[in-house]
Amino acid sequence: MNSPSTFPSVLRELARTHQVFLAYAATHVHTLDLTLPQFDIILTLGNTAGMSFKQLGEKTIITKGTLTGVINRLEDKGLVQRMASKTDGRSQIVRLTEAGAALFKRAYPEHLEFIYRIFSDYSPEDIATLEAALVRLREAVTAARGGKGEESAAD
Amino acid sequence: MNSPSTFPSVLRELARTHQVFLAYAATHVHTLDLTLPQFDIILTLGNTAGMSFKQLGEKTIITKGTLTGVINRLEDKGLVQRMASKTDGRSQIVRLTEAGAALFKRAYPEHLEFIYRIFSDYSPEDIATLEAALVRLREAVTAARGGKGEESAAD
DNA sequence: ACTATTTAGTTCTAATTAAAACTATCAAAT
DNA sequence: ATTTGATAGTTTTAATTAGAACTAAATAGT
Repeated sequence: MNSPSTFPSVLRELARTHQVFLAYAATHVHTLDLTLPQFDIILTLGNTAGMSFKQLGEKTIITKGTLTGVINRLEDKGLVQRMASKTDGRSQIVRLTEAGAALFKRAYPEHLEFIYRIFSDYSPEDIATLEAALVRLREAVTAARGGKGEESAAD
Repeated sequence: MNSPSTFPSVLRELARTHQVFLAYAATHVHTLDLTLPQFDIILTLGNTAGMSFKQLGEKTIITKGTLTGVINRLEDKGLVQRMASKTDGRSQIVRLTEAGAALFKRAYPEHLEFIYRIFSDYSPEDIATLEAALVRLREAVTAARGGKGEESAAD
C-alpha cells in the first residue's frame, strides 16, 4: 500500500533512460564540436537533396522557432545553407554544404558504431519489442490527450 | 534497403515518446501556472520534511546549476523555502511552504488522475514489462558508456 | 594545526526549448 | 480581383539545460 502507483515510476524511468541516452550520444557528438540538435540536423540532411524547415522540424522533433536558431548556427559554421524554394515563395530549403556533406560522410559511420554498442546484447526481436512498447506508450499518451475532457466533441 | 538500421529508429522513438508525454503532462501543469520542472520539485517535496539540493537533484534528474534557478523561481512564488542544514554548513534544505504544501495536496490527486488516463488500457504486467524494457535500455546505455574506448583501464 | 582534496551550491555562458506575436506568401471563395 | 484564412519562417521572451569556473565548508592525511 506504500508504493501504490507504478505508472509515475515508469514515466520517471522514461525520462531517465532518455536522458542517459542523450548524455551518451553527446560524448560522441561533442568531439565533432556540435551540439546534439545540430548533429541531428546533419544526420537528417545526410544523403538528401535538402528539405524544407517544415520537413526538417517534423523529422527531428524540433519546433520551428528553435529550428531557426539551430540552422543559423550551422550556417555560421558553414555546414548547411538555405535556399529559396522554387515552388513555394515562403519555404526555405536547407541542405548540407560540401563541408557539411564531408562531415556527414565521416561522422555517420562513427555515430552508427557508437550507437550500435548500446544494442550489443539485443537480438533483432528485442529491439522490435522495445520499439513496439514505446510506440504503444506514445499512442496511449496521444489517446489520453485526445479524450481530454471534451467527450461531447461529436461533430 | 532504405531503412537499414533499426536501432536509430528505436532511439528516435524514445525521444518522440518522451516528448509526447512531456507535452501531455504540461497541459495539466500549466493550469497551475508552473513549468514541468517546477511541478516536479513540488511533487518530489510533497509529504516530505524537505531535502538538500543534492538529493533533490538526484530524484528529479535536474543538474545543480539548473536547480538553483528553478528553486529561485519557486521561492519567488512562495511555494518553497531554503533553510540552512544544521549538520552541514554547505548544505541547503529545501522544503515546501504552507502554500506549497497546500498546492501539492490539491494538485497531486489531479496529476495522478491525469497520468492514470494514459495507462487505462495497461494491465499491471504491461506496465511492469514496459518499465523493465526501459531499465534494460538504460543499463545497456550505461554499459556502452562504461566500455567506451578505454579497454586497458584495468587499474 | 595545516595543507590538500572533495563536496554543496552559486554564478556565468551559450544553446535549446515552447509559446506567442509577427511577416510574407499561398490558397480558397467568392 | 479581393477578401479571408491558412501556412512557412522569423523574432522575441522566459525558462530550462549542461558545463565550467567559482566560493565556502567539510574531510583526509600528515
